[in-house]
Amino acid sequence: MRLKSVYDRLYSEYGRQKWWPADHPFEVMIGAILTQNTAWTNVERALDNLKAANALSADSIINVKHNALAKWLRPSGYFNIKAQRLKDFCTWYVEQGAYKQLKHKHSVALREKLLSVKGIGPETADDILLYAFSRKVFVIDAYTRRIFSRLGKVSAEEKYDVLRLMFEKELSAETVKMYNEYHALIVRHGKEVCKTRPVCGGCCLRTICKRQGVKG
DNA sequence: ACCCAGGGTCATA
DNA sequence: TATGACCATGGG
Repeated sequence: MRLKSVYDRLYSEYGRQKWWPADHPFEVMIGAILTQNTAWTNVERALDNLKAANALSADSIINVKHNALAKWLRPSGYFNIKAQRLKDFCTWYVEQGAYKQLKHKHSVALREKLLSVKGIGPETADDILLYAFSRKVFVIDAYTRRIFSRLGKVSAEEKYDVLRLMFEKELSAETVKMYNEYHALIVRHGKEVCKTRPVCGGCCLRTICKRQGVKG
C-alpha cells in the first residue's frame, strides 16, 4: 500500500480542503498553538476574540496583560497555559526578526528554532513549517497514527520523528502543496469517518483497510 | 455523566 | 526511556 494511493483516494472522496484557514502566516502560527489538544471550533472563537480586540499581532500579545489575554483565549481551553505560550512565542518571534527574517532560514534550522520555544512541540512546529512557511514537512497527528495503523502501514505507538521521516521519504517526489493537502485530508477523514469510538469500515479506504469492523 | 478534540511540559522511577 | 498528572472549554 502506497501513501500516494491513499492520498488519491482521499482527494477523490473529499476534494480540496483549503488549509490552513487564516488570513496571514502569523495567524497560522497562533492557531497552531491554540489548537493543541483542542477542537478547532473553539480555537476560532478565541481567534475571533483576538481580532475583535485588534490584538492578533505579536506586539499586542507581548504587551497585553496576562489576564486580558487569558480572557480572550478562554473558549480554546487551557487558557492560562496558552496565554503564556503565546507570549513566549511572540517574544521569540520578534527577537528573531519576525517572518521577514525567519523565512530565509533552512527548514531544518527553522524547525530546531521553533522546537526551542517552550510550548512548541513536534506537531505544532511542523504545522507552522508547512502551513505558515510552506516547507515540505509532513505533519504527524493523532489522526495520522489512527488511520495508518488501521491500514496496517505503521504502529500507532511509533515515535513522532520516525513516522515523519517515513512519510517524507516515501513522499519525497511530491510537492509542498501535496503535503498541505494530504494532512488536511487526513484530518477531514479522521473527523468524519475514522473516529475512535465507531467501528471502522465502509469508508473510501475500505478496500485497503486491514481492520474492517475493528474498534479503536 | 462521560469522552474527546488539529499537544506539550514536567515530575517521577 | 517511559509512564502519569496536569492543563480547561465546548460539543456529542
